[in-house]
Amino acid sequence: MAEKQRRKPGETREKLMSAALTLVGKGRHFASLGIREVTRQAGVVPTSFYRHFRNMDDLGLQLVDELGLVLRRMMREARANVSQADKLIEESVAIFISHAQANRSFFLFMAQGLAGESRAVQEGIRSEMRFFASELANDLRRLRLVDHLTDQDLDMTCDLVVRSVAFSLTDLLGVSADDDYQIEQIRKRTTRFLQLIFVGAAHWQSTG
Amino acid sequence: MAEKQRRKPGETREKLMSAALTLVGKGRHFASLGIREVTRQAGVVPTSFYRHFRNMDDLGLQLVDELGLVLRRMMREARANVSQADKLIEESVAIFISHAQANRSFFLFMAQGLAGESRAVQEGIRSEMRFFASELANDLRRLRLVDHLTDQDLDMTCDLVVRSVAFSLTDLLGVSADDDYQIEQIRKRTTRFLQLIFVGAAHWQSTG
DNA sequence: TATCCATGTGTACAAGTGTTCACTAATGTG
DNA sequence: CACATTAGTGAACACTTGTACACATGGATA
Repeated sequence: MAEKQRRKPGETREKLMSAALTLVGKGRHFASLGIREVTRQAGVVPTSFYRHFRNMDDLGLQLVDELGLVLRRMMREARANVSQADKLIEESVAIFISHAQANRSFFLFMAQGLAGESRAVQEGIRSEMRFFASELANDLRRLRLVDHLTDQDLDMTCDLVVRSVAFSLTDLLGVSADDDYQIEQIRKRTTRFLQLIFVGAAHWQSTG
Repeated sequence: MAEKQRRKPGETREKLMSAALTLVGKGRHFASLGIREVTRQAGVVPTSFYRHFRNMDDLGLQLVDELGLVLRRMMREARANVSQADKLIEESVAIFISHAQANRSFFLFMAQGLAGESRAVQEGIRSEMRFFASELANDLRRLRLVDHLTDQDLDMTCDLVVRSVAFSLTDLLGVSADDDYQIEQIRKRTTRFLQLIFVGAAHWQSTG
């Protein structure tokens, strides 16, 4: 009989969450994961699951919270590293892509969750994206790059930016993690998308 | 014992496909559907499934093909109905939304498939989107609305347009089908997204 | 008319599922 | 130290799952 192993608090919880992410990273869809499957991957007995989560949706929700942390870290790095305004787009996209690579499973989970099974997870991810967009709007306002736009138009622009980047995410996650050529293509394309959007914003005239 | 019921050829096949769509329409994720579940919904014995599909992925692929038909019908209608060039965006968005409403489950399936479990389905949907974008580029070229853009820049623009619309899809499918207010908001927002993109395209200067 | 084949049905089975239960060991608290 | 709480374990349950097999039947074909 296996010895009971006491671990530091929360360790099994984390194991379960990262086990789910691992499976997602292996190409599985979160919606198709089962409790037993996740516990097996985590090297834990099925009953342990219920010590930490009520069901898979619950686990998903808690993953969304952690996703929020990942996104915030990314924003912080972007703010710290972007030097000149004219390279702002290029550098931000580069940072985004490197974070997406470093947290592949997390972003995979996010891309899946957008059209996922759990309404709550869906709403959570959407809410993270809204937050991201509003932070972006704040930054642009502060840098005084968009003085001619109304708040509403700026929000719309940032919303579109975030969506475009999120969509590029699915491109990125579709290619192998070491296919540098493809990744470079995606980086260039995403950059041009954003440039196009900002050219639009620069010439935008609010229709009230 | 139930009588064997001979139906016209392909009827069971269609029943199975629309059963899968029905389940998706009810909020399930395609990746989490099982063969037995689908056959049950279709009112057919599980073994019948194998007469028409090798597995669920196969069924998904065949759904993608039908999705192509739906999209083509939509394009045809858009081309027939868009009268003046200045209303082009508004009217196209409206047509898109009405089609998305009329084929809710289909578009739900498409949104799910983009980050789905089956690489083949994913690729299929992506390919439909590329086709859609290239048709859009052709139309804009023909209407001589974008003479200053290179082919490559036009392709990029159309790609971004299609992506933005696809993303709006997930907004649309997230709200109740009869929540007219929300739907109207989504329609307006999507329209403005596209207007912003086209303003950008109008002032775009190729960087080679 | 005789035959074949595509498509339907029922039965069966081993494997996997979510969840409950009673039990146990480590930890923090008094 | 005694004790309650937390977080681990294994066995058991009633179901569901994918898939294989043998068989039936209607329509097309020869």
